[in-house]
Amino acid sequence: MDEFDLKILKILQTDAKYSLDEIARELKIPKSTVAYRIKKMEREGIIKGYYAHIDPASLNLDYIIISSVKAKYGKNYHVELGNKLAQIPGVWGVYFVLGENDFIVMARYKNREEFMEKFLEKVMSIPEVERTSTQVVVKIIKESPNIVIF
Amino acid sequence: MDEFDLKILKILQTDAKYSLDEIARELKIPKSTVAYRIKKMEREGIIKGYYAHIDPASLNLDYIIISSVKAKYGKNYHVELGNKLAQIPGVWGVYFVLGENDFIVMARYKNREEFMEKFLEKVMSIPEVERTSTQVVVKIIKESPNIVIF
DNA sequence: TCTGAAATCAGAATGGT
DNA sequence: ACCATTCTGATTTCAGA
Repeated sequence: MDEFDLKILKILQTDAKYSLDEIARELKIPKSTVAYRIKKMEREGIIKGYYAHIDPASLNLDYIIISSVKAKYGKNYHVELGNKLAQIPGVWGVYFVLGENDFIVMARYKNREEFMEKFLEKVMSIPEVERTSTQVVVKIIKESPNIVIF
Repeated sequence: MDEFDLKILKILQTDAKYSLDEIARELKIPKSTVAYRIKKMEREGIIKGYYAHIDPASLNLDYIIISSVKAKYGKNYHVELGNKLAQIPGVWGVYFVLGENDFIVMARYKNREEFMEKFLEKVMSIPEVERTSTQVVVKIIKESPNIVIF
């Protein structure tokens, strides 16, 4: 992975619709070389895919929450519980962390009712859960997990 | 926004490289109609863009943190502080939340040294910050903020 | 691995309903 | 708004270096 690969990634992470010609022009290398390198990074798993960014607000997903989950200890508790949390509809992020809590869970719902029904009640009924504490997001100031290279 | 729009979004959120022909075949509607609808949703801001998903691990971004930031109160403190946090290199998410804390900050670094230097020292030197508490992510069980429709 | 050229295919534009 | 057709241009393939 060299300077050119990094520049290609930097472009594609912000706009996947950039054409081979445009990238080639900017990097001043032939477009077939750009194509070759992109294919290589796709093969190697450096580029994991391409997706559309859909505005959650357009789908009325205005009830955004970040929840801390403390687990009861036991064998494989964190694998089990992690998977269960990841499968809850509305949940897009599950992180196993060191510190006061065990899991940080990110989720989006239409409203408080949907959150209660689809998230809270489900989480509280999972036997491995000791307790949870949820914070409601008032404003998303930044959310660009696709930006990996600065 | 009807059933077809939703199905199109559902496809594109997981794979933006799906072709018009493929989508048309699956939904059993003409490809020019699919094109028309996608363009419409792009114009309306429902589809905000297309991004490559780059594997952070391939770039050795293994030091992943979730930080809670408590702010000193003052006029516009949360706008100011939010923007400052969002501008720190390595930070990809900043959420203003209700609850014990004021901000939840998501960031990725290569290692502990980089985290200390680029993140912690910067955050601790921001005057609006009262205190911070950081959790280190041991494992990402799920991270797919692009998945909006389940 | 890199590159130019040719071939293929996908997306944009058009115009009629 | 929908859709068939045409046209343009982007991506893939391939062969030589």
